[in-house]
Amino acid sequence: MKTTRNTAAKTAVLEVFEKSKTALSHTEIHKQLNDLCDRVTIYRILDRLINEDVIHKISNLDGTVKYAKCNHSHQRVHIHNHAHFSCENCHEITCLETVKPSYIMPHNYKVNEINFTLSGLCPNCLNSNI
Amino acid sequence: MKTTRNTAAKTAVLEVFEKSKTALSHTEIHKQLNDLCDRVTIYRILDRLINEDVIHKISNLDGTVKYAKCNHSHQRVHIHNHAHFSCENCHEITCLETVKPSYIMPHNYKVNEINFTLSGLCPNCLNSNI
DNA sequence: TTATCAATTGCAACATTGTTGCGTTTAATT
DNA sequence: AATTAAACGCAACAATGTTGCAATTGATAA
Repeated sequence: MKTTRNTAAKTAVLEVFEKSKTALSHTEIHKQLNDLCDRVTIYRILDRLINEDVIHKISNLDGTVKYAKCNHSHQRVHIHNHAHFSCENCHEITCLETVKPSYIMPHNYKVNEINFTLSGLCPNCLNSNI
Repeated sequence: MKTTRNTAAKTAVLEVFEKSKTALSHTEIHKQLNDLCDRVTIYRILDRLINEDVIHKISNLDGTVKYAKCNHSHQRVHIHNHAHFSCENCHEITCLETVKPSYIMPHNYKVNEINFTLSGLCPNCLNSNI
C-alpha cells in the first residue's frame, strides 16, 4: 500500500491552512510559502491532502478554485454538505459549517456530493457599507 | 445606449444551445460550430448572452465551466436559484429547474446569488448500472 | 547509525482556458 | 448607398493546471 510522508513542504502548507480562517487558492498558498517549494509541488500536496481528507476543494461561481481545512465531526463517511460563502467585495471564501440546505430531488438520480455556494456580502464588508 | 446585433455567429451559438438538453462548455460549443468562428468570438458571444440574460454560467465542482439556456418564468428579476446536476459518469450537466434548496443563513450576510450543484449519477447512467 | 527505496521534489515543457489590443468586417440605421 | 458602432479575426499574452524525468529525501529495516 501507498504510504504518505510528512515533508517540510507539506507541513508548511498545513500551517498556512491552520493560520487561515478563510479558504485559500493555490496562488495564495504559493505566495505565503514564499518560494519554499515549487508551484507544482503545492499542486501535488493539495492533491494528497484532499485524498487524505484533510482539506477540501471549493469551486467558486467565478471559476476560481480554493481549498479549506475539513472540520471533521468524526463521521465515518465524510461528506462536505455544508455551504460556502463567497464575498463579492473582498473575495474571501468561508465555510458555513452550520448551513445545510434541504432539498427534494427527482427520482432516478443518485446524489454523491453537493456543492452549495452563496455569494454576496460577508459581515465585514456589509458593515463597511460598501 | 448599447445596441446588440444579431450576427451569424451569435445565431449559430443560440442554435447549438437550442438543440442541447444539457449545459455546454466553451469547448463543446466551439467543436459543434466547426470553425464557423474564432474561439475568442465564442467567448464574447457567451459574455453578451449572459448579459442579455439568455444563458447562465455554471461552475462545476471539478472546476469546469458550462453554460445553459435560461428558462425564464417571466420573473422581473431573474435569479438562478435552481440546482444543477453534474453526472460523474457522463459528465453531463443539466439544470434541475424544480429543485430549489431551502436554508437558514446566519445574520449579517447579504446573499445575492446562490450556486447549488449536486453530483452523482444521472438517470441515464444509473440505469446503465455503471 | 547506515543502507535502502519508494515517495516526494524541482525543473522544464506542455495543455487548457480565458483575456486584451487592434485593424478589419459587418449589421442596422439614415 | 453611406454611415458607424458593434462584432469579428488574429496574434499575443496570462493564469491555472498537468506530465515526464532525474535528483532528493523521509521512513523503514538491517
